[in-house]
Amino acid sequence: MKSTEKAPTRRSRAVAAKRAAILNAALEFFSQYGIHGTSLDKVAERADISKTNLLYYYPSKEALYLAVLKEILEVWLAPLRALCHDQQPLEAIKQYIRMKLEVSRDNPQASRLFCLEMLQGAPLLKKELEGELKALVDEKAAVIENWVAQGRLASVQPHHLIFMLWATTQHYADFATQVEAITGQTLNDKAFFQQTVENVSRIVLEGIRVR
Amino acid sequence: MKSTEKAPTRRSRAVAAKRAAILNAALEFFSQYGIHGTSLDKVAERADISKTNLLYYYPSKEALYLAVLKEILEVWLAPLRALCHDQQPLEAIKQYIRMKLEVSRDNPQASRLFCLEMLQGAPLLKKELEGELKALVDEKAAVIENWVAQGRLASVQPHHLIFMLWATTQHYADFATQVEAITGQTLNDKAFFQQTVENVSRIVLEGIRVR
DNA sequence: GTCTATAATATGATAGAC
DNA sequence: GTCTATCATATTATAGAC
Repeated sequence: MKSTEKAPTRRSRAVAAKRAAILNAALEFFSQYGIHGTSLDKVAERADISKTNLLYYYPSKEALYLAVLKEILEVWLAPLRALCHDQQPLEAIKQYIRMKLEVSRDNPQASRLFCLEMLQGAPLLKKELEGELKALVDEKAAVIENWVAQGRLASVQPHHLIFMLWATTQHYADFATQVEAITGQTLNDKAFFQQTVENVSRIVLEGIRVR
Repeated sequence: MKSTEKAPTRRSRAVAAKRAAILNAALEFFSQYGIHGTSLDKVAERADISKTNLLYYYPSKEALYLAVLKEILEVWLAPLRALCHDQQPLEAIKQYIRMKLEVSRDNPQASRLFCLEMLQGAPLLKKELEGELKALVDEKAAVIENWVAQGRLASVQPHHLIFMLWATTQHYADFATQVEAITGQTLNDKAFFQQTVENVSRIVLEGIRVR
């Protein structure tokens, strides 16, 4: 009886659910306290299993951390992947801002963990940064550069524009505490979310519109 | 013989130098690995004293961490403090961007530690955020609002503009690893620094210029 | 002020029964 | 797959001599 078949059995479904529960619990703690500030005890407790059992599914703390990182990288990249050369430039960027702010609202932990990893010099993501991410950014930078060359966008260096979009949209997740301390609101307030999309879009779009 | 006098003796100078060395070493580690990822052993070693001796100057790890935080908060806030109502709006903002990028270049660790603390929900800075920082931001937001009301700046909600400035300028410190992975450069490259100032300024200033 | 123990504890990981 | 020990280690902090 091979256990490598693809069809989900009752057991494999249960296993998958457990893995997901662990990853979820882990993200919660890692994204707030980092890998060092998080104990396997707490993660296990949140995932409602024993620590030993957790170590059965993920053989070490670092393995667990890495699994979480891999998972969130895709969430984080999705909005940029959606940026496409056959859109209207300003429309494309506006849509990007909205999508990324949605990530900041719906998945702030992913954003924060990514930020945490970056702050530490991305010891575990460096390869992905220099490989997959760089390739993606180069591709999208070329799209933007083309728009500029065609006179459909003001003259900007694509990288800096991309950084500004990343930074500004992430800020509402990573610095949510500060945003809330100052404005009294969060992206979960519908009006505040809308207001944020509009203000960010307006400044950036006016800033790169051709005139 | 009272030791409370203000005049710096040979001894008090030596003590001050030691405290500074400790704070420096601590910032280095805290800003990269966080409070949990940093051991007093390493800090002491970097400051070139024994761990016991370190604990003589700062009675606990948390006390040390707090001392470091307090110190960097001022560095971080300085550029915003400089923003003044009697400047030309666009000039003022341009100068702010340059100053903050200088902090990101010359003091990236301060920026990173601040970011780290924020990611964790600012457990130790919450009071300052809601008090001192909020007051400062409210004051500067009023300045910006006035410029808008006078028709000297396009219509923006000051808070969102301030967040964008913070986020964009910090990004080059906090995400330096990513910036370098993608562009191959850092703010220490003179040309790249200049390029960054210009690109960020151009987008933002065009974005909020009155027309 | 600085040092040498050393206490006290947290926590990652493994062994081995079931 | 899951559990009960248990090991091994790192690390904060203190006591007390000098």
